[in-house]
Amino acid sequence: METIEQVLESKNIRVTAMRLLIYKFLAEKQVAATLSDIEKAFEKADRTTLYRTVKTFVEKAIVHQIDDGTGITKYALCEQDCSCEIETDLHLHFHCNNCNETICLTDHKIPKIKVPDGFISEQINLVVKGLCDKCSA
Amino acid sequence: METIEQVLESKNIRVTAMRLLIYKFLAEKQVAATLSDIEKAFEKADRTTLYRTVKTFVEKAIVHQIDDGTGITKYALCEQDCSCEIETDLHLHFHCNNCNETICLTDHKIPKIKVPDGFISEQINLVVKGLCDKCSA
DNA sequence: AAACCCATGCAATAGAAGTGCATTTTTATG
DNA sequence: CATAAAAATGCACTTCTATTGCATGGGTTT
Repeated sequence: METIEQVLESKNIRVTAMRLLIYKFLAEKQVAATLSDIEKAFEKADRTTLYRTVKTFVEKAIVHQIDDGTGITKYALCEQDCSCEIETDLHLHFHCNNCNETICLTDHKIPKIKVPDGFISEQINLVVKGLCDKCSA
Repeated sequence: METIEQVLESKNIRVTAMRLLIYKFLAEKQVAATLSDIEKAFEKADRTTLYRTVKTFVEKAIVHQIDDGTGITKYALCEQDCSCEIETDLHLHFHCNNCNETICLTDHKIPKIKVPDGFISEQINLVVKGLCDKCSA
């Protein structure tokens, strides 16, 4: 089991108190978080710091950025074996129209999509919207 | 061949000069347009009017709203036989990472996506990103 | 200890999206 | 045709997300 410090160091991210806290917050959350979620969780910290911390995490590929169609970017920790920095990685997310939460469906892979001649596919963003297990009951 | 007036009337949208112009603009454009694209094309008109016109078009299902992951909502005319108001309709769009344009791939359908037990799928948003035919050359 | 790098904090801004209200235009009705 | 009602347009303002410039401060290196 890797410690958070080791995860950060392995990606050349300096370990700071703030970064450990934000990492833990994302790790404990089962759903993708918005910046404003993170702000609410760390009211003492400055918004810019949170913004830049998350940005660093995204750039260093320990967090991936999710666009679920709400217009608000969400963030979630990458899986251990996540390859979201690789072009061919396939993201699949579920967005609940009721509770407005977004969940990574990591074990549901996306089928190969055909594109017309001359088009080159680099990434695929797939968001399924509907009711999550908690809201469909 | 249906006139624009007939299209609008068939959806219970009042025909106004502004609406005809915006419809024509979208019809001539081969790629999806942002509100700001439309603003640039109609600088004499007020932003609110453009905003509300597009909103009306979306509500009446003659335009569909595209979320291509740039964070900016784009709009494109529905096809004649477009069923985007129906829950099960499958949208597929291509976003070019180079020219930043978004294209509807209307004849490329989306395969059925499985979701875990308890989840109910209502809509699917699929955006393929990469290089379009013009930029890949 | 000094110099430096980088994280953090503060302030300000840009840009998209949305709302309330007044005014004008269009449609409906007598 | 006149007039009332309804809808469209225009203006001003607000909210929210995202982003940047600059100053400060803590930790690391030499």
